This record gives sequence, structure tokens and C-alpha cells, in this order.
Amino acid sequence: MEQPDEFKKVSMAVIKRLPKYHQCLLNLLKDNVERVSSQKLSKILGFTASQIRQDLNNFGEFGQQGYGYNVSQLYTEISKILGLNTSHKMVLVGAGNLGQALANYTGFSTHGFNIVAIFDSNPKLVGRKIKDISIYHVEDIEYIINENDVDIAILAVPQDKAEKIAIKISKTCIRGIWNFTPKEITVNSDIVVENVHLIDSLFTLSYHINEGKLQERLIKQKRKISLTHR
Amino acid sequence: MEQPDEFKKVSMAVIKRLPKYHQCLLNLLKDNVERVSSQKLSKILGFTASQIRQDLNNFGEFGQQGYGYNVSQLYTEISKILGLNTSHKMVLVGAGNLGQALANYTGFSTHGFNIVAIFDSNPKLVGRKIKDISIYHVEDIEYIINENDVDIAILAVPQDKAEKIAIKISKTCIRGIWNFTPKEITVNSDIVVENVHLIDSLFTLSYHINEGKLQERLIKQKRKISLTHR
DNA sequence: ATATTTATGTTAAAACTATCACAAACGGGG
DNA sequence: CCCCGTTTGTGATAGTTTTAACATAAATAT
Repeated sequence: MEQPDEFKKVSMAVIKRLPKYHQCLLNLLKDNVERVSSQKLSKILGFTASQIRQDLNNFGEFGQQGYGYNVSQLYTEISKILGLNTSHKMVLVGAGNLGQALANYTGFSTHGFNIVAIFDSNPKLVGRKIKDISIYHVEDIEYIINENDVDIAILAVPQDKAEKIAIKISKTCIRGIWNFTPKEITVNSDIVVENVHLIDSLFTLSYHINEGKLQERLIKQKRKISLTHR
Repeated sequence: MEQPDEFKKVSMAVIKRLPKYHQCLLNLLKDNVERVSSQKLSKILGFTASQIRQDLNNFGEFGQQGYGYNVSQLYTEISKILGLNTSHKMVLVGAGNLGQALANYTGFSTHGFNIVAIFDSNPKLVGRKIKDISIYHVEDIEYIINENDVDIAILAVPQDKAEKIAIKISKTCIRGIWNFTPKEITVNSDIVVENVHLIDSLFTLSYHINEGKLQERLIKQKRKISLTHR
């Protein structure tokens, strides 16, 4: 069960913070800041300085006592950790509303994530282009992914088609699926799935809005005498 | 520091799982399943049965020994907890690509979240409609929000405009902001902010894809002798 | 009726995360 | 060259979340 120290798994909590460090360091870099302490990062990010030091130490000793961290160096390191030093080829599956919005969004390509092909089952869309990227029919997806050595598939299809396409994709060289469908995707292979469940996010917001009213209800609830069913 | 038991705060981890319970129970309801045990839910959701029982117990005693949970009743309870028993009025700020995609998406309205107005600063868009919802100029936003008793503002504007609009909005009757801009939003009042940071999500995916290669790098890194700066 | 099975709510333990605290190391000024 | 202030990396500590275990109670079978 015990793993050698060097392979100690980095916790999910840490991983989720990495993009924040990346973003923050990029901003500092743009402002020509040369060095930064965990203290300063703490102020900007709202995490404790201690946590920042521990987070970074999961990946190496990037800092220096009495000096702090070199912004440029740390930025480079975190970029490497996140796999941002190499560019990534993506395909977009589903050219509906959401799909089109994602295709039109340029923010990803500035970080080296480029959509190289779009797929849809609607014959009216096939053959068209969005931002110079051709839309192909889904039946060609396996071939095109393998041929172009694509990394990531963005899933923006209707819910009921998600499973079928995920299975198709899992037989290609794809490494990760960025899933925008509400469906929970399970692929047997070692493909990574990252979910963007908008409804969950909206419901969480709704919960917090509702929280005040809830408190009153809770008290009553807890005092309630359990009733027999039927 | 100690709070009375009844007001014990529900942890974020639990809250994030509530939408999953909601979704799952809706599916069971559709399949006319009358009762369900934590065991069965565990199979479907992939959480442990123990966790499910503990999660639900944060809000009340909804189950019955030897019987389990009544699907319909539990669904209703969780809906109430999430604030889904009443409908919510939303405004969409920003009718760009992402904004249009969100406006066209019908999934929210089936859960009682309705967009009642759209705002943009582009005069070419103002006056048009998306799915029968009018696009107004942003300068009218405060008036329209208050007049219509709007709950939630969806922020889908360019990054640099996010802060300004957030401040505007915070002076209205709005209760929550659903933030799709990469910017971290801070409003002083008791408005709830829920972030959808797509780039973070993509980077997390990239991290996991990159994880294998990283392991090798890590070992070297840890053995590296620290060098002096400059 | 009664026994057996099912399955909850809850307490206790384990696992995981975040924070604290400090020795060790470096930079910079005299 | 040495001292002093700074700031890291890390081991100890505190806090949170998850999992396990079980007493208790209802449902079902006999």
C-alpha cells in the first residue's frame, strides 16, 4: 500500500489550485515582477502562505530562503507541470449552440490548445467552417483523430449521444475528454475525463441563495418525529 | 466558536454532491422506482453508502430503517434544499458567443431558471431578440433587474468589463452572480458568486494527461541540488 | 406472532488537508 | 567578512472529510 516517497500522489485539492498559481504568475510576469514570496502570493490569491509553500513543494524546491521565488522560473515550472509547455490538438464534437461558442472562443488557443476539427451529425453543418475549422461528419471521427494525433476531445453533443461517442473516441489515440454534457462518462481505458456540469454549478449557486431560508426549515426538520411509511 | 448543533454549517463538499443526488433521484422517479437504499444509490453514484447517509442527515431524517428512502419524497426534499421548488428569474449580461450559447440553451428553464432579459453594450445587438428574449443596453440593467425582481445575473462579458458590471449589479436586488469570466469577482455585499472557470478546468485536464510524463521529471527534480540565484 | 432480513442514523476511527512554527539558508548592508 | 532581516522547506499540529462499525427500528417472511 505504502508508496515510495517520490511517487506520493498529489492531492486533488492541490491540483485544482495549480491553474490559479499559473494565472497569478502570468500576471506578475506581465508586470515585470522579478521575484515573489509566498507571503505576497498569499495576499494576491487568498490562500495561506504556508499552503502555497506546501503546494509547490509537491513538485520540487523552486524557491530560495531569503529570496522567495523567481517569477519567470516558477511560471515555467508550473506550466510544465500542467503540460502547457507543449501545444495540444483538440477536436470539438457537436456544433450546436455550446459547440459553436467554444469553437469561437479564442482564449484556449492563446495557451496552446487548438481545435483542429469539428464534428457533427447534422448534414447541414457538415462541410461548413467555423473560424476556418472544418466541420466533418461524426462517422469520420476515429480516422481524423488518429491521423492528426489529437490529444483532447471536447464533448458538446446532446446528452443521449454522449455515451456512444465516448466509446468511439476511447478506441483512438485521444488522451482526455472534456465533457460538457450532463452525462457522467465512464471509459474503461486510461483516458482522463474532466466534467463541466453547468447545471450542478447553477444548482450550487441556487443552494447558496436559498441558504438563509433553509436554516429555519432545518430546525423544524430536525425536531420532526419520524413517520412510518405507507 | 462552537455553534449550536442545529446551525452547524454544511460543508462545501456535501453541497457539491447535492445536484448529483437530485439528478439521480429524478432518473429513478422517471423509471417509477418507489424506494431506494443508500446501498443502491451508492452503486449508481459511486459514493459510499455511508457518505450518502451522512450527507442526507445534514438536512434531516428522510429515511426509514428497513425501508430506505422514498424516492419521490427525497427528491422533493432535495429540490427544496437546492431552492428548486420556486422558479428563478435570471438576466444574461453579454451576448457574445458564450452568452448566445447560454441564451439558446433550454436546459435551465426546465428546472425553473428563466432568462428574462439580455444585456450588451454593442448597439448592433441591442433591440434584437434571442429566443424571444430582448437584448437591452447595459446601462438599463439596474432598472430592469429591480423592476422584474431578478434573482441571478449570468456574467458572460469580456474579462475587463466584469468588475465594473459586478459593481453595478451589486446595487440591485440580485442575490447571486454566475460568473463565466476568468476574473475572480469580489462583491462586498451578501451576493453569492459561483464561478465557471473553463480555463482552470481545461488545465486540470491537461495536468492529468501530462501526469505520466511528470512522474519521471519529479524524481530528478527532487534530487536536484538547489542553485543560488543570479 | 415471531424471527429474520434490511437498512437507517450515529458514533468512532481513519484518511486527508490546511495551518502553525521554526531551523536552516540565502541576500544585502555595513 | 560578518551580522541581520527575510523567507523557504518541513515536521508537528489542528481541522475537515470520508469510511467503517454498530445499535436500533421497520419490513417481510414463516
